[in-house]
Amino acid sequence: MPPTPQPGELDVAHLTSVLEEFTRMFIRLPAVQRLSFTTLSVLHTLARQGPKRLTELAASEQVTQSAITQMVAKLERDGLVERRPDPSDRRAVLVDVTAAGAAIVHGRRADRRAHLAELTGELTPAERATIAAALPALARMSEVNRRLAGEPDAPDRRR
Amino acid sequence: MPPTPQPGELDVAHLTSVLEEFTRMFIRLPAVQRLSFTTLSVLHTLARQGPKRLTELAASEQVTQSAITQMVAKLERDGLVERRPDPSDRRAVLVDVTAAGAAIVHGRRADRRAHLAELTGELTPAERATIAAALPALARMSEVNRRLAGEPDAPDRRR
DNA sequence: GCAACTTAATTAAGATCCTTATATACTTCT
DNA sequence: AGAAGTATATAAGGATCTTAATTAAGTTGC
Repeated sequence: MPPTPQPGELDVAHLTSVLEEFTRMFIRLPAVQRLSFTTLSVLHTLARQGPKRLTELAASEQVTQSAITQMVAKLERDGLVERRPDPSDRRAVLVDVTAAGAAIVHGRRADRRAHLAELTGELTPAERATIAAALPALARMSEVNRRLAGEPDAPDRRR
Repeated sequence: MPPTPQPGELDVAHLTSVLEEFTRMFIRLPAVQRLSFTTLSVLHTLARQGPKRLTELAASEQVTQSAITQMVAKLERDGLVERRPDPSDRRAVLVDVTAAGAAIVHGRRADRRAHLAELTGELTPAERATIAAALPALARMSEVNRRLAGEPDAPDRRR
């Protein structure tokens, strides 16, 4: 039984519910390209975190290594990622997005930004200010999450 | 080129980036059951919004009606949803979650809530207060989103 | 230095999930 | 009533994922 929050305290259950809705909103938008959900997620991960090994990608996307191998082969054929040998370990392969792959990620983000701008446009200036005030704390939360998940600290290497 | 926000104004690009990270966080957690991503999403939609027709589900999940028919057949075999004829239209079928299906959705939400509680636990009380203050505005945003998407207004019929 | 073990990626075969195309039953319109 | 439209189901094929087995490179222990 989750504790009932005190007035003025943060209601985590409500926060969960609201963030779930944003999750659905963000997942629905991507029906852009002829790319599967996992494929888009891989491009996104690479654009955010830079080159990765296949095993790292498999872990972060929660699919098998075999699936990543096949997916990366297809993405390479499509010119969206490139593979190069890892100089520190000749068994390994480093995968990175190409300019074309990054363009897809940026386009998707622009769509999401435009959609959120439309939504925030319906708010009052005071409501927007409360979100602006909460943004650093929300960013800190995902920073903590990355640390707990053992992910690299660079949230956004682009630009 | 997105406008550079004034100090004190809401930085929509930053909000987008932070919400994208929460999206990834929420999607990663679900590796719980032997259920596909779309299947979990259907259960979630039904638990939130109540019984729906197959065509409505197809639209909201952005897959073909054929895919929904097949998926619901499987979910029914597994005892996670039930189908009944729509009294107002004998062509149509209404699908709803069973208690077992709802239990899966609630379990996933509990996992997310616990994870968020862990993250907010690392914040200062002042940081948590800024998020609590922003929560009504964030909820309003997803309410506006539902309106724009033509979805029913009941965000949460459970409990 | 080399055998045994571990790790990284690939390949092959099969299962699952999703698509297009078509069929069937019911509803609505005229 | 008949024509057109709507809701679901079925069939066949394609894309994507899984497990299992293979190759190659790195690591460990003697």
